Amino acid sequence: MDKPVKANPKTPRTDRGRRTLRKLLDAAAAEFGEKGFYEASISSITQRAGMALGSFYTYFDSKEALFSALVSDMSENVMHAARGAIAPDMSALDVEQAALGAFLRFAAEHREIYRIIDEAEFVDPAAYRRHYETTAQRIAGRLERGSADGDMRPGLGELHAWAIMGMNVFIGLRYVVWGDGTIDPETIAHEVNDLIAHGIAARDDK
Amino acid sequence: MDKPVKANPKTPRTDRGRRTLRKLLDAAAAEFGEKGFYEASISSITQRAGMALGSFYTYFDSKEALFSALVSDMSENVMHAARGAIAPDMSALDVEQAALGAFLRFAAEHREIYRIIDEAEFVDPAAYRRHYETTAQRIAGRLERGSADGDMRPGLGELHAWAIMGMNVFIGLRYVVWGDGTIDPETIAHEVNDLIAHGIAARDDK
Amino acid sequence: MDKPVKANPKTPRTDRGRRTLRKLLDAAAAEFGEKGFYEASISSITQRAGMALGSFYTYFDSKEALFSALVSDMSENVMHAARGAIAPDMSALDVEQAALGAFLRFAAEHREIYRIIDEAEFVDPAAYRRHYETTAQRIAGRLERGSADGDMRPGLGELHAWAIMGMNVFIGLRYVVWGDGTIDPETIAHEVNDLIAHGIAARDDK
Amino acid sequence: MDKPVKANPKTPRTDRGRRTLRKLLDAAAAEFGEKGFYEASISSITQRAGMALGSFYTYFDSKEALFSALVSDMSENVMHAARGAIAPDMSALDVEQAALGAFLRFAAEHREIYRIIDEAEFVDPAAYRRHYETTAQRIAGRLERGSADGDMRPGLGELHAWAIMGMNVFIGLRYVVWGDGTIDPETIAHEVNDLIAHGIAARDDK
DNA sequence: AATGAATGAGCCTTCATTCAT
DNA sequence: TATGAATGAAGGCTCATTCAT
Repeated sequence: MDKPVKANPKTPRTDRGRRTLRKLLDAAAAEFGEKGFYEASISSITQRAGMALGSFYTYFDSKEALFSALVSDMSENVMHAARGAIAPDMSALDVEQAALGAFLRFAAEHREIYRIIDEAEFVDPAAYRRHYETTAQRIAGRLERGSADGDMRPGLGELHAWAIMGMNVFIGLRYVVWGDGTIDPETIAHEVNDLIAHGIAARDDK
Repeated sequence: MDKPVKANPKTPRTDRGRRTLRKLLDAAAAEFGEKGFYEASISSITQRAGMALGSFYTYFDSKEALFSALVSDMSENVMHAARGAIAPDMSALDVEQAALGAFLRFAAEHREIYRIIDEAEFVDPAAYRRHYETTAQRIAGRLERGSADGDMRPGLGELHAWAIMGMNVFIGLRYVVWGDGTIDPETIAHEVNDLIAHGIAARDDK
Repeated sequence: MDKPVKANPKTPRTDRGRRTLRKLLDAAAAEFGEKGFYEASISSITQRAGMALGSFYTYFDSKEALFSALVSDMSENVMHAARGAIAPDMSALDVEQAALGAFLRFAAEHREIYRIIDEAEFVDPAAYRRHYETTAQRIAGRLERGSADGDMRPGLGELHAWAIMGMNVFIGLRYVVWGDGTIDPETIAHEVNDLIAHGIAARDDK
Repeated sequence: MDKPVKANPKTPRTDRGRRTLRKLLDAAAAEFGEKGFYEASISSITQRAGMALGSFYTYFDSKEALFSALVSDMSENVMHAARGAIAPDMSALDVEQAALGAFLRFAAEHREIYRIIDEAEFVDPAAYRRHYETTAQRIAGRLERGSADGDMRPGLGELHAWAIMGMNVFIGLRYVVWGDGTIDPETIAHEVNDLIAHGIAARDDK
């Protein structure tokens, strides 16, 4: 949550303005994370941010606009985190494991992300869809490369990407957001990766 | 959506009352499915149901109560559908495939289910959690049985259950709720099952 | 202000409702008359009417809707008053005098009418225009009949109607709304009628 | 709109300041004319004028102050236009016709005048009243002179002045502001003057 | 003089819930 | 049971005005 926000109709021109905007976004992330979009109030957000109610509208046109900005922000940040965990020399399967690990670590740091992205389904459906479709495309791209490289079996594509994304999301929900924090992301990622790699059928090849 | 609803503080005594209650629940499912909990209004729901606003409180104590009743209803219905698809003589892997197929078919019939369960995260978090934990337990139980029977590899448990549940949910989202309806549930279930069974690693055993 | 109001999107079904609606309209006429549309507040109107704020929206969709209803109401009422003053056996000129007298008396009773109709120019321009165009048409009709009957000179029409309407309106503003009430409507109407009838040129026919 | 504005609490000292003030007034005339006082916003006015919001308060103490300045400005300008059309050797009736013609031409050039003066009734009632009372006094003075000169019949005064003013205003509304511009001011003024001069009664002296 | 940011009172509107019949 | 009306708290948003630079 420390990269600049873009694509906002009301870009602050002064430094002071940019600082205020950041305070607003941080406060909003906390508020939406705790209360959800509908139970959150602009007034409470500006209070958290330590500014007057009206100041909000210097930076956003509406509660929805703020929320959308936040969703884009978070969406980009997770993807960025995942990509940052990938090294060029990893095997395709290791890449998946690293990406999952990075995602879980990100979620542990930013627990609001689940509620915020989930609520986008209702508040900004297009952004919701975009988030998952983009993520799936990234995964699909990696799978196709894995197939091509021979690290993964042939024929992988979108469907497998969605399946893996679903696994990752639910694993994060269960073990990070709802978990007690005792299981560390790497261990989980490792276990899940084994499932992804070999499945659960009995292995008669032993 | 045609089984009786229970666990209601205000159980209608007459037949007419029961019919009214049903109309209310159907109207609510539609309304919540379309608009989400917060954008939905009691007034609109009663209008859909063809009754007066005030009548609502003869059947439910609050908007939340109605929503919770609906979530329980749906939660039970999906699980019931999944269970109904399982035959005693199926192999453990076939059971998973059948369960997924049943789930996808159910979702195709009741597209509201995604939005309603998803929104429970905000409106009735306990029910949300209960829904997924119960579902996961069911799957985990089957996996353990599969391990024991030798159909599946040993050591399967909760983590794998959550992973599989996540896959199923996201596959349903992508190919049923957002899909154009051209891919049929069985085909999808079959493909996904292959992933679950054998994973995506290159198979050198061939 | 004691005839039923029609053409309202939310027609009350009970007697109690109809009484409430009337109280609302009376309160609104007073409030708008005193403060004007923009300085008036729904909250103040409902207070005057002795009801809760929210009750307003049982009867009107918006502040604008209430205002428009009021404008239509008043517009009809003045025209009705004017028409009521006309007897079939009057000469065309006497008709004009009677109509003006009736208008002035109406304005004396309902001083809000000026501010309400005037403000319609900004709040509901279509209603504003409709009011004056309808009124002008009525007058024009009478003038044409007067021309035909030989009581008035030939060639009278819309332009003369607008001129006469303007006179009437401004005379009412000056001597009724701003007046101290010492000059009675009939006297004024008589004097104005003389102007209408014979103009102000020096009369060499004497 | 090109004479200096006076009676302003904050008279600019520099030339640049005077130019800014003029831009502000022109922008305000346009904005108030289009949207009316209450729907207009300082921010929109300063935008039109190409300056920053805060700069407004260098020139006016409040939105009301600006509006009042504008009303005075326009009020003076119309009267000035009317007076400018009068030649010393005209007959009293010709004077009225010339004045009306000038007024109509002015209104055609400055259509905002109607909305601005009309809205003064709500925003600055004193200015509204002053405008019409002053105008009426001017007319009354001319009528009295006309009576004295023998061009007009005796006994003319305030009442006739208001009546004539009302005619002029409504004729301008109908044929200039709402008109399609096809009828030229002079023709209208001529027709109206005939009404003023001889009235509408049947003329048996013919 | 000029500017962009900040302020906060105020108001319309919604709607879950309660009431009276 | 059913219904139409009534309630009032709550919240989003506007915008004139003030501040700091």
